[in-house]
Amino acid sequence: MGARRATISDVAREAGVSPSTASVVFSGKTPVSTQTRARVLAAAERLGYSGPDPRAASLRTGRSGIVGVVFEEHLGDTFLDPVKTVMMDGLADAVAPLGAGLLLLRDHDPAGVGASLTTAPLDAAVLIGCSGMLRESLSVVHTRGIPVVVIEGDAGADVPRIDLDNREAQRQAASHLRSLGHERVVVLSLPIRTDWVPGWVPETAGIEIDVTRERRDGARDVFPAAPVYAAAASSIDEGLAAGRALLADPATRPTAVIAQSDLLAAGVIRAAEEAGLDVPRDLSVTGFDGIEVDGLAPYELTTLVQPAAEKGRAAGAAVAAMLDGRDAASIRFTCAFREGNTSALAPGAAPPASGPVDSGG
Amino acid sequence: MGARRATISDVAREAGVSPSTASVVFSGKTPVSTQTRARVLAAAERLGYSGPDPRAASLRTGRSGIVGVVFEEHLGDTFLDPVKTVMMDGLADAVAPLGAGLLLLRDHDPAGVGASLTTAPLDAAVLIGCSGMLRESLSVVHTRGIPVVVIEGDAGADVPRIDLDNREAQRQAASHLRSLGHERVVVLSLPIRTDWVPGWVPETAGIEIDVTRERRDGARDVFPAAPVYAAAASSIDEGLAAGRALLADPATRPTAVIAQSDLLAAGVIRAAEEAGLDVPRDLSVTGFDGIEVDGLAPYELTTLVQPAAEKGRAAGAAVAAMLDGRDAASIRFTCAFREGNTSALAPGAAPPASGPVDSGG
DNA sequence: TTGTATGCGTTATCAG
DNA sequence: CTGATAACGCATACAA
Repeated sequence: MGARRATISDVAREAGVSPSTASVVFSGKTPVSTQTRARVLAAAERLGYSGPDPRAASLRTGRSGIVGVVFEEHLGDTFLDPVKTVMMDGLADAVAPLGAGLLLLRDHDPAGVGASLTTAPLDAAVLIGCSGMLRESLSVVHTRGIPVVVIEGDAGADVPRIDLDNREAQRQAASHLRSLGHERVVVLSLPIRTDWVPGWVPETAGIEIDVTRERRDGARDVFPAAPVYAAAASSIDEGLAAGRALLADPATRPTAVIAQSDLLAAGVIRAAEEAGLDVPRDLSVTGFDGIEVDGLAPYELTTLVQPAAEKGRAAGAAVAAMLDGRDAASIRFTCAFREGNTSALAPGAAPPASGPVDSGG
Repeated sequence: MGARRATISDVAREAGVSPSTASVVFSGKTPVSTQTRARVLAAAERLGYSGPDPRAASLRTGRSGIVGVVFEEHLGDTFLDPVKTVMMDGLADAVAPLGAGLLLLRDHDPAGVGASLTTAPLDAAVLIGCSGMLRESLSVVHTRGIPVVVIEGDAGADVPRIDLDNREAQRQAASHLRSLGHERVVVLSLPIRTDWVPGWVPETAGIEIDVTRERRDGARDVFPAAPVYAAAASSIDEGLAAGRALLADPATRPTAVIAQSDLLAAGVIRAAEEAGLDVPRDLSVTGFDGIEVDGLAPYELTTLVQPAAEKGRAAGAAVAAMLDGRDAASIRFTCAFREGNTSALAPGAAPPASGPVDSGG
């Protein structure tokens, strides 16, 4: 093997054309005669040339074809969440036409080593739910002059933002429960801050995580006095543990649980089964997300279906727009209420006059 | 807003030093006097210079700090599998010290658009379980002269390979069951090829997917006549559906199911519960992977714990070695057998003489 | 349709 | 410790 890789100039020389002609053969930006193209391709073949060096090309064009996706947690934790997974899929779809790929970046880079917002050759960045380091990440990206989009976070007016109307959505589920006659309702929430230990949330406690707060507010719009129990994470096991705590005392047991995620809801259902309660006869449970919870059949959650893939695609579209010099608008998606078989008339309640579903607030 | 971003030369000029000195301040590759450093940093601050342009730097150094990870499926499908998720985490950890990040690449790029092995500025590539397009991907990477590592796949002798001794592992679980007196055993396998429809696998059918075949062979080493039922995917729901089929007829019902993944095993357990069978009294079930199956408590699967994170880290280490000019060896990991509470003495069998666990084969 | 010239922003090398 | 110089490999404006 030669000491050095062939460059486009080598190919051009071998083919007897100029470098620019050879370049054009590969980029296709300008018409080239069939003959010339064939000669160049043949020369490339002979020299084992596999196309323009992306590094050099990106310096020249100013585009690397890479969109950074910044997470605040470990990848494993992130992808455990089906919603994020689906969202990533949507995002990947949306940036593909751009000729771009997704670079996984961790917000909290332990040693300051590793690819980061500052050192990676990014065309754009997507920040996902980065509540904490958000400001820092933003300033980095801003001084680098890189277009940025935020999903589920607030980065100020000049940064396009893709999110959900969590409050309105959660309000719908709560209204649904109220119309079914429920009064003793508890909210099983996502963590209220990082490193949260599962337990009741005091009224005086501030809720640092936006999603958690917004959904709680939605529930409170309908049930102002509903207590909030926050889990440590969104998983069936966490939901199960919380459910046990919630259902432990028959005297104070709620007739409905508003869970802030489908996984938590699934856990509550398991806890109810354990406690010998029938869902939805003895206990109604609502979820949030609208994912397929593997293994939950035959239950079909009453839940809010969030357009996860759409969110990803919207973020991709926003990136595309900004890269194109246009500016991108923020988008707030709404969730679709879906009634499953995990919610029913409150025990002892009279049927509502106007049917079980009432999404008025 | 200047018309143009500041470059390192601008900073150098502003600071009254040479470009090379300014460069060194940022790279830290050579000692610089405290004074000079301060002047340069101050100048950078004034000009809003956020550090060297990664594109230009990568052209010069030949390193982009990007490791491509090639999947054969949609991201969503990939990350649904907890094992892959954990593996990615290990991989991310291992490449971070390299100053590198992970670029998600899809093997099967529909339109030929999108970042790809050919067009992305990669330092190295990791191919994951790419059975189909493997050869093609390899040749691309090879002519580009990019170091490559394969996880769960065979890319020939000169490509480092990280995988599992699936056959030996599965043999252990099978031996365990045999020592418990099981004789009517069925293998619930992963798909035998892409687009597989769930069902019994005829003896004449070729098993295209290596992992599936190797695990089946391990089971067959102990139970040569065990029939194989292949699911369409690795999930609880698929396991449930398969379990129903497997347990439908009391006359031919197996006393043990060797599932090729923990998720499938969890599904079989649900199917058993549905059928009024007690696990492990009436039916033993073994899994494969050793993940935490969310919501499976109080069951703890008897399973093979595979070192998923280690696999990722090993791949990262191999990449690091190759980037360093050393060559990387292939590694075959072994699984640890873990006895949970989902396997027990076969109905009507006498206790074994030598204790329940026997890994001889 | 093809060729010529130029610079993208950096960093390695080497001399001072 | 600092500075001058020379690539790195390519894509574009422009001329032919």
